[in-house]
Amino acid sequence: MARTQGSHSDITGPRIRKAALKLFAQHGYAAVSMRQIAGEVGVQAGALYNYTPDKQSLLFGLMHAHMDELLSARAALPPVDGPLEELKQFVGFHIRFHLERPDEVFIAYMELRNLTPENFAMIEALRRTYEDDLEGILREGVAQGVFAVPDTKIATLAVIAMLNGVNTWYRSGGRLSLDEVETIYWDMVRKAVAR
Amino acid sequence: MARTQGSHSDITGPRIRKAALKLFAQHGYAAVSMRQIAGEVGVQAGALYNYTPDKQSLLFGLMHAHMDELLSARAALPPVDGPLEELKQFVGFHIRFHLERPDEVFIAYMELRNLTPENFAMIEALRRTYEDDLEGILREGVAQGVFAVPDTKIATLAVIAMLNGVNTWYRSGGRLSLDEVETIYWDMVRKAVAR
DNA sequence: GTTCTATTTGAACATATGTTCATATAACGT
DNA sequence: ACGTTATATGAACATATGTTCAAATAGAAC
Repeated sequence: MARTQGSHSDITGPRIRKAALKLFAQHGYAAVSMRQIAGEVGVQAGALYNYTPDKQSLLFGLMHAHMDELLSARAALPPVDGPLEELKQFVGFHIRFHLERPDEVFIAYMELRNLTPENFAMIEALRRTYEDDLEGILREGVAQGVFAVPDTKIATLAVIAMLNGVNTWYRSGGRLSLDEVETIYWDMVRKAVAR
Repeated sequence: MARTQGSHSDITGPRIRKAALKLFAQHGYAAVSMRQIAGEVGVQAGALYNYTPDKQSLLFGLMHAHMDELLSARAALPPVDGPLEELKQFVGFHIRFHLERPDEVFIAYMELRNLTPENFAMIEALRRTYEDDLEGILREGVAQGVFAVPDTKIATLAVIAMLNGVNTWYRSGGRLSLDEVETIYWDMVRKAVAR
């Protein structure tokens, strides 16, 4: 056998990325073999190399796509008025965006060390852009006197770390609705940076 | 050659655990081979099996020892008066304990998925004990009316996530001293749970 | 100094790894 | 219908993996 019936790069390509995403998130990049990914797709390992030059690029592609989506989704938010409203919007956006993509988020935070140095630098720069965005809000709020944080850089990282924590426990259909989670976290974030 | 000069289990054992800890933290459990660990110690791979039945037990042993230390160090803290003081003590303890053991902490949070189900359950139970400790403080504070959080369980996880974030950026000798870090985080935590 | 035990070597085993490539078949354009 | 291109197979390659074990030497006990 060779080319199979119904085979098409528009179909196989996404399926490979999807399978890789799922398996990387589940077992970790290093613990997943190309043959496992191929098996999940229902294809031989060799076929993967029509879609990625190597395993590393497969990982990098997933992480890069995720960060791109994050930044463009954030950029597409409607403008709101004042640091307090901006922070509230950020909290809601962050929680929802990340809860919708648990596997991508997991990989983006856990597999950084498995990137080559060049690839790591690119992903890190994108993440930094996102963080700077939040820090800008906090700084503006401090300047206007509506926030009081001893150090905006640290507060930025603290808020993001706190929000990322949601992904470790939230399960849709659980005790709390998304709206409730958003409210609870907004309450804590708001108070943490309040004057 | 066979047994080497100066070889002693009291020396080799700790060196193996230390090497495994460092390498697991650096590259991840799955990405590190027994030969790499042996190489770091200056020994052949076969020698490792005098100290661990297998690779999995090596990982589990490191995580288990870490959690044990965490819980006993926490239990050894002097008693303080009232939820506010208890929370402050917890924040300071958590930050310092974790900053002193970056590799152990990293592994304990990143390699959970590489544990067998039984081992995972044991580590998870220990972590749960620690979390429950903090939740007890928050609940007591809410009962006494000194804290106001919508949900003590979530607040617990949020606080711990926030505090864990310190390990991702703090470098000793950097811009901030340990005391300053402690003060900054205590300020944010205190306000986040305040009424 | 001899016996006993602790510790390490080094080779071996079976299997798994990422990647390449000649070959074959399906889909597409004319 | 036919030639071209796209997509897959399946075998092969060199190397790496976790683990075992007989043999060898060092340290400890007497």
